[in-house]
Amino acid sequence: MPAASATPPRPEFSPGSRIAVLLPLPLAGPYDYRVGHESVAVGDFVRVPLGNREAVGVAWGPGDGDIPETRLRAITGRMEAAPPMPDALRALVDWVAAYTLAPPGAVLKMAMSVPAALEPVRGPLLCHLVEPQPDLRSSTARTQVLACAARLPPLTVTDLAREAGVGPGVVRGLIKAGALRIEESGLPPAIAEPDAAWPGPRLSPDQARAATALADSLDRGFSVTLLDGVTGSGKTEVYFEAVAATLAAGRQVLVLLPEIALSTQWLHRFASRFGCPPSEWHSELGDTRRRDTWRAVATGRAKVVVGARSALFLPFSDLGLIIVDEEHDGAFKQEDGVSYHARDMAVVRARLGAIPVVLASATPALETVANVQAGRYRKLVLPDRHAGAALPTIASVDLRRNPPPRGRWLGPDLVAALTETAAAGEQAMLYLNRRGYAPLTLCRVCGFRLRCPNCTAWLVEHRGAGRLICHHCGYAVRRPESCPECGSEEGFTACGPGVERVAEEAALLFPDLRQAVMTSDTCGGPAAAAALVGAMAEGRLDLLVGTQIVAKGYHFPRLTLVGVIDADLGLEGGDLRAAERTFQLLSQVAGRAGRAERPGRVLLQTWQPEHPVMRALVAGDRDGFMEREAEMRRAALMPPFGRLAALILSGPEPDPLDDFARRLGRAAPPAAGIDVLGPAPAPLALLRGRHRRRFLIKAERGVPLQAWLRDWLGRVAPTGGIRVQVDVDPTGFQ
DNA sequence: AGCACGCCGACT
DNA sequence: GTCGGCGTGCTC
Repeated sequence: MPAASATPPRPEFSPGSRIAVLLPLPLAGPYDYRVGHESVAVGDFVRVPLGNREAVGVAWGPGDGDIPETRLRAITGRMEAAPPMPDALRALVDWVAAYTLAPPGAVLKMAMSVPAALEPVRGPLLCHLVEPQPDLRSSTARTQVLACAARLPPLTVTDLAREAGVGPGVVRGLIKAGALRIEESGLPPAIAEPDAAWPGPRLSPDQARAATALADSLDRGFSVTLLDGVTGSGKTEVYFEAVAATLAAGRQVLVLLPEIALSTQWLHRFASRFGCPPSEWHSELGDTRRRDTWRAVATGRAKVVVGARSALFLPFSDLGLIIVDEEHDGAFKQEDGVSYHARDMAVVRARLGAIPVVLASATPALETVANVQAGRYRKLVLPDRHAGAALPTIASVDLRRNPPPRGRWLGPDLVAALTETAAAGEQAMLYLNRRGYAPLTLCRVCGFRLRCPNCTAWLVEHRGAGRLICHHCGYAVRRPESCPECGSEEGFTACGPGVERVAEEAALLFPDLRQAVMTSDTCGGPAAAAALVGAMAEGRLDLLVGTQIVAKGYHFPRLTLVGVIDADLGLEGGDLRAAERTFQLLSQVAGRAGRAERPGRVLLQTWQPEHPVMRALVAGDRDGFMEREAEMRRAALMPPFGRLAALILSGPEPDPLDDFARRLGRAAPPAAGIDVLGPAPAPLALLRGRHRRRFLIKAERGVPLQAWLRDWLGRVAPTGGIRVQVDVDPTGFQ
């Protein structure tokens, strides 16, 4: 491990000295403690007294001395079993805290998400055979168990009983009688090691060229490479070569995916390239897997981790490469708690660790494109689809000229295309980025709209679940019998389509097609998603109707038609990135079509075929579109050519909140290059029962935005349950 | 994040 | 007269 031995020794603090300890709590900064009887080094996980309880934190550096010596309390002890937090991770915690204005302890909490992993390894309790007991009462069951224990490696009580074909009571009896000894294994569970030399697929000349170019950057410290390849060009295989090279050098790899829980196809590709699956990291992991994986990452036994954005805060002992796949994806932005963009923080992590990072996408974010143009990032291009497949043809369907019948959503052109595809025995996909049956329900008599009591939002009908649901807070009710406003019992009308409604229409028009709906509602867990994806990939389905999760990198060889029900959907609202995001999402969906021999086609139903997004998609002019987007942002000094921060104020009552917002607005220190817009009602003026107001802060590049924000927010303290949330580089409309 | 302190309604 | 609701504030 050359990299590990090259790192400077961590500063040590001897007994009695003052040391700063960062606690995983939202405090303003580290707390000072006195080192106890045992020396402590920076990075050590330590137990400290806090109030009347004990907390675990990380030794962060020398104490700052703000608190008098008399108030200092002594560190209780070190967490002996846990390797110290690596320097690069500590630096990342500080960096993210400074950048996002989050309390450092709140960021540390993300890096200490598995407290149990710091405790000594408690391996499974295994039964060991003791030398024969002369006075042991024997029985057939006991003989069976002892024979198994002699023949097999030490097993748990349950396993040994099962192997011997007896009840666990027999095994326990033998333990009590002293014929078996129970002992903690003390060994962490084994982890399969990906094999860099495992025979991989043959790369196309383009892929091989990109892989070679990528390999050049691997040994040279920090670098950022954009791997820019059209959908289906085989970017994954290219960066797998970089993964292989990093593994061969004995270092760890982190792959960030936007939604790991749904990425079974990716895991299969990895396993067929490296002989075994990687370690996974995401929110649906169980406690045990979580703890084992965290430890395996910290001790360097886990070589490749594929994870969601939170994997960025794992304690890699020797990270050598980071890949951010689908780097444009909005799922990398965390909005709640510490708000950070995992793609950007991955670049920071790479710089702090002096390692390369690869950003892969068919539709790179404007930020990334701008960084390439500024010469900060390198770009490698895969211009063509893999294995001779052609890109799909994309056409827009003008809904003004050729609308669907009233109350229907599939226009005549799309119906005709579906008919042809079905006749050819090929698969089709219908895409609508809206869950449920209908986004709005109103009273037939008075037009009253059913809305969420806790949020500024309509209740969305989910006919399958028999409920009306708020997509923001989860509030759910049965469809009411009578109108809450006029009391009429005439019933309600569903307005507009959701995927369920589109699926209903498709089933009516094409009763013979085997169809399924894929949304986060229908595939709650990874298993359900994998089942649907498998059914589609193997041709057991003819038609898949879905929301944006169907757009995520899947490979369905028999899919030749993609129909977009409402291509304009994402363009509503005054969002800065609406056009860019719509272009990316629709490109991604379109990219599902025609990935094998048969050519694919895409129909975009739109009310505004002349919109730049539709034109660019139809013309296949991504770069032109991005250039025009960049022009507009540059002219408005918007990101990435200017900087933005959002301040969300929330509180239980609107009036005190407005009052506080005005006071805060007046307290904004004037500064050159900084504009404060607001306060205004936030896009969701009521969310989960809390009222929300928003400031937007627009700053020129090079202005010390964080320092200014810190100064401003330090001038007025919120009261009465009001909270202030800072979002530097906001991406959505929140 | 916990946990204590502190000030106003229904109980033995 | 107390037990207890959770609002505010502190923890080196």
